[in-house]
Amino acid sequence: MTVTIRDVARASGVHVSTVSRTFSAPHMVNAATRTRVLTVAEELGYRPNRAARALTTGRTHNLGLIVADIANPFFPPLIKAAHAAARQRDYHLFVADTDEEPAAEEELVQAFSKQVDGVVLCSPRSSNKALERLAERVPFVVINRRLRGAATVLMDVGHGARLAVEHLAGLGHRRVALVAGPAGSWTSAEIRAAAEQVPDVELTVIGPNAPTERGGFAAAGRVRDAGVTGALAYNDLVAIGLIEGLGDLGLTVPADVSVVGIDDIVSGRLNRPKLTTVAMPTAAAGRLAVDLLIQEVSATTSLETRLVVRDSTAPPR
Amino acid sequence: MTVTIRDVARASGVHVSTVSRTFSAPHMVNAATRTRVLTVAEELGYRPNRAARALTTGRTHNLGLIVADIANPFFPPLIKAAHAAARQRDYHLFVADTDEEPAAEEELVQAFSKQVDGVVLCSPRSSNKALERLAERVPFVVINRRLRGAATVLMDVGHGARLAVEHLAGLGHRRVALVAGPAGSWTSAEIRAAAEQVPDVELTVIGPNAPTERGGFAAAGRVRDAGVTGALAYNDLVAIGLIEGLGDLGLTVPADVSVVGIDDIVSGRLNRPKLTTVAMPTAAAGRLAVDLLIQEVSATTSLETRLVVRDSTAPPR
DNA sequence: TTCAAGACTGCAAACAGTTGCACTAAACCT
DNA sequence: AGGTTTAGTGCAACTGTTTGCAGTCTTGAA
Repeated sequence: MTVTIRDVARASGVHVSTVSRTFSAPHMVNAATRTRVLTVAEELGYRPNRAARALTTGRTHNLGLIVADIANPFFPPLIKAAHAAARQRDYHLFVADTDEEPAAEEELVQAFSKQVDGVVLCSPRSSNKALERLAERVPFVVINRRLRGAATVLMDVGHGARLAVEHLAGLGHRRVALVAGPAGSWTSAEIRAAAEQVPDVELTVIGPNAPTERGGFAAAGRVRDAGVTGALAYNDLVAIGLIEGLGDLGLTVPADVSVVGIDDIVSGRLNRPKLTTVAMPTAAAGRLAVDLLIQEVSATTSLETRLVVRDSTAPPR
Repeated sequence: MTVTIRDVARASGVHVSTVSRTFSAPHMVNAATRTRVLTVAEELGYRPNRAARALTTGRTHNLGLIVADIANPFFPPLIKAAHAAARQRDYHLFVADTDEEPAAEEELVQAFSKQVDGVVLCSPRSSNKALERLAERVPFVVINRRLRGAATVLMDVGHGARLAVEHLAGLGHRRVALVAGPAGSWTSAEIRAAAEQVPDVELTVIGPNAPTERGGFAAAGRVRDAGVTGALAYNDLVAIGLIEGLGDLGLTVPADVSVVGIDDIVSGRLNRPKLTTVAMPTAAAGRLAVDLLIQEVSATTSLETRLVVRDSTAPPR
């Protein structure tokens, strides 16, 4: 039914090992033999069985990609870029979603472990200790988390957050709210640490919040009560929700309060007012992560972020 | 190094076949033996090797999911739902992106074929003939394409489109533009066929267009020139781009022209004006597709769509 | 002419599981 | 008590490929 290496061998009058070699080590086989085998294989419609190959070589040519929430618009560009990079080197990509559940990260890595050559873990929520334990099971690259012993791709969100707060300060804002992300998020901690270092700005931290529109919407009341004129949100979704929530409370953006987001997702650009935000190099991160994984290099990389000023920020009145 | 079934067998004093059975057919082994094997396996950290299992059984417990563009906001909810459904039955999901290239569909299916138990193909762009050829290689379910010989999940976008045009007609619009999608899209054809059947409305088809914001933006001029008061776009992205393009031409929505989208993506809800649109059951489709695949049932299903009226439509003036 | 070195190719043992068949011992039936 | 079923386990062949080793045949050099 399914045509194997043996069928090809028989049909082309050579031993299976020769057929095997024409596919996995072509230079070891005579040119004439090789083309004969190749044409026979083509005729028969032979495709190497990756599972069988994986069994002997131990390499599956598969990669795993684990994200918190596929439907969060931050991730799809990253997934897309990772997929493209993997495809280019003839790797396939498992994609998995933890639904923001820390425990699911461990479970998924376990489940993947025998089936992939490595996994990239995006914005993990598990503890460093848990991650280090996992790193023993399977090669690993982490995006947006600093972790010793594993390759790391960081987006320099701290720098972006600082730019954002400086931007607000430059406009004349002195009291700024930081609408934080979920607990356990390295990114959220990083943002906070950077934001706190901006001089002449009094920062009020509000959170943790769900990293969603809803989370931002729910935080609107506390932002108003904090008596601030500007806000930096954990991400664009939160910022958009916040703007809507503030609107419901009778405050308009940017007239009454300036809001800046982080991520630069499409919806932010489409939002009214258009969102001032920190652009994150998600595609670059995805691409880089799989490259690191495939080449088995263990490095720590930090990617640049930048501030995109649009219409949701203005001087306080 | 990696612990195998044989290690477990040795350590628990039984034959490998017994170990194998405690995992794949627990009822065939004595309760006492089973728990002993299980605890030993646990201690040793044994995990069944799926590749090896796949080799003998022919079932990989993997599924493939192929979409046109991961970054198109229409797909992530579908991917997420498909992933959840797969996970629930202990399947893993390969996700792949064709970048809107019909040829990539065939290539990816080929590449997946030995490694998955089936693939779900979303909104394919290939010809029916090409798809039927592929269906011989690997079990298949197609979303948003009618195809004999393969399980099919359709979203009844025709019905939705008709509702949309009827909604416009009900508001008093007599001349409506249909801003079509890409060539080869079943959905686009379906929308057109349904829209044309609404009485008392003169339809002008504009397209094909890229299924993106940019595509809608570029079509704005032709929509204006068509002298219509309403427009139905291939999807929300196109609708949003169209609204922006019309704005640049000095036309406001919905005052000068009413626009309705299709898909009900998040960005549409966040857009100003909030988009009137046809809600598509993407999550349900994703879930259903993998269920059909796993249960190997070959059925044709049609999922309901509905119209969501928001702020981008109004009576003509 | 002889020998060594290459270039190809075949052989067979892995890889980590599954599964039909055979066997033993206990339980059941009459 | 004798025969039959049944539960549980072992044996060994098999899945599709890779790969170290060994063998054959050329080729080139001395």
